Amino acid sequence: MAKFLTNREENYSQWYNDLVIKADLAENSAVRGCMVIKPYGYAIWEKIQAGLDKLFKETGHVNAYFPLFIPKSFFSKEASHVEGFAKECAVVTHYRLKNDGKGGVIVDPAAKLEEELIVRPTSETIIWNTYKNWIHSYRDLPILINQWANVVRWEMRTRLFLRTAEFLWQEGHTAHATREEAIEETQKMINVYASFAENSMALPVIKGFKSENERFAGALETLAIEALMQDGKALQTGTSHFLGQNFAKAFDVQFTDNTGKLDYVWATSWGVSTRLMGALIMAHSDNNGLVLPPKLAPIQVVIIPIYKKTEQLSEISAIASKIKTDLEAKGITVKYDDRDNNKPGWKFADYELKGVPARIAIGPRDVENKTVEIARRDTLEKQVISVDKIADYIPALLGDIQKNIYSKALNFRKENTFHVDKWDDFTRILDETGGFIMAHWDGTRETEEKIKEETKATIRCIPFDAPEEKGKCILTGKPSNKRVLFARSY
RNA sequence: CGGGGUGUAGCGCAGCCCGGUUAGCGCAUCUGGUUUGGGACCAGAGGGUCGCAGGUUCGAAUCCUGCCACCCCGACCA
Repeated sequence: MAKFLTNREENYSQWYNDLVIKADLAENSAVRGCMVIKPYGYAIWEKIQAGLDKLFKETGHVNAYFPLFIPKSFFSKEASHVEGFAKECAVVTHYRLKNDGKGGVIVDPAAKLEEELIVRPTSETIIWNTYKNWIHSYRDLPILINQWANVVRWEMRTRLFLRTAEFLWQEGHTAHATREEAIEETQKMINVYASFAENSMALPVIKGFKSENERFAGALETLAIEALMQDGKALQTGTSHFLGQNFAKAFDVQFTDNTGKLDYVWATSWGVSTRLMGALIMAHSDNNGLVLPPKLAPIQVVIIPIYKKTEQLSEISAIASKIKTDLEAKGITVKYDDRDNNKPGWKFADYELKGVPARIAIGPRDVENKTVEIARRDTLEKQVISVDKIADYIPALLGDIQKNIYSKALNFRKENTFHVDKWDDFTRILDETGGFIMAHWDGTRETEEKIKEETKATIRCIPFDAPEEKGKCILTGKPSNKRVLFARSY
């Protein structure tokens, strides 16, 4: 396990500062709890966006954009929604500053807003307020819209990537004529997230239902994917909510069905955020820095020349640019780093820190032998192969790295998933190793809260694929018919 | 909001306890040269409201008071 994780008392924030920031991903901003995402980090986000967007389109969704500001009154329309978000809202009260006569500025008291505006913490309210005007008949349904946006949640405590005050995300908001169709959409989208996590991020996830305690404010059912990080903590990496008719009723969105009957519209919403980048970092990194799955790496292959004289460099460059062209023809992103200001060793270390999956080094020895040295980031293994085999070798290597990173993470999860029947084991495992704990639960809110109080562990989800099994609740001993997933989480 | 910590060059830090030359070190930057198969070396150069405000003192980065910001832990939470 990575050095930065071996001491469980240490947390990831320190590592972010020491390592990730050097890898040019992000830094804290002057604004409380916000982050500056640097170009290299943003390039990873763009890959995530592109991958998800493709899946959304394939499942029939379109993109749109709604306002950043939400009138305060919208929030009071759905009772549990306001209760969930009221504590963490940024509020706009004025629209103008003025000179204070001392060289500074003050908020102009004359420019007070009639009704305060809330900076969106999520967009259900403003979107359903809009949908009201778009939906009259069953012919207007379904509406399958996604929005890429930033949202603000004024959390008491923030953590880089995992819980920032402002974060980037996508939120899908769909409207349907029937309950069944909405439920199907909710399930479809959690599957989209799971397949993206597993196929693109190389991150194994567990799909399941949230318990009542952990449910989204305003939802009838919340589905989630949960991943295990290398320090033994769980991270919720995506959610999909079945909202029933709650928002349609709150915003009075009714439609005429094909029998002429008036009914409220059924809704879903679903989202993932820049937290995915936190998941990527924490699931795969090692002591040398990031380990990016090839499918999300902004640079998939870096070519580094090793040379003494300029004549050597021009020879090497000729070979390198041929390799670059050949690989790019196969859709691979290649960077040839012939900068003269750093030595090869420095570059090796730097691209490892950045998580570039494969590195090709070409030196005089290689020129002579018509070979190159290839190093893979996931295992740090190096091997020398003949130049003319590269165009076939690299695509296969990238595929192999993608698979290997996934199976490494999956093995880690298997080794750190425990089936537990005794309370003593439950608390001991949480304290000693962390990880996922599959245990029986009596299904009550009270029991979950009590367990949280005593151990800080919560029910991450009730897995879809949990087999029927007679058992007794880990805390109360009351009967239970399946195990649920417990963990301490971010 | 409670507890702890930190603020000194672009970055990372020492100096503060015990006030006293011109505030130092590493990395980075710039110049010249030698180097280049795992984070090079030599010589030189530039770069500072010591977080802010006030106080004590002949003299404050150092002591005192107030304020601000950031980080960590907790409460809270997608």
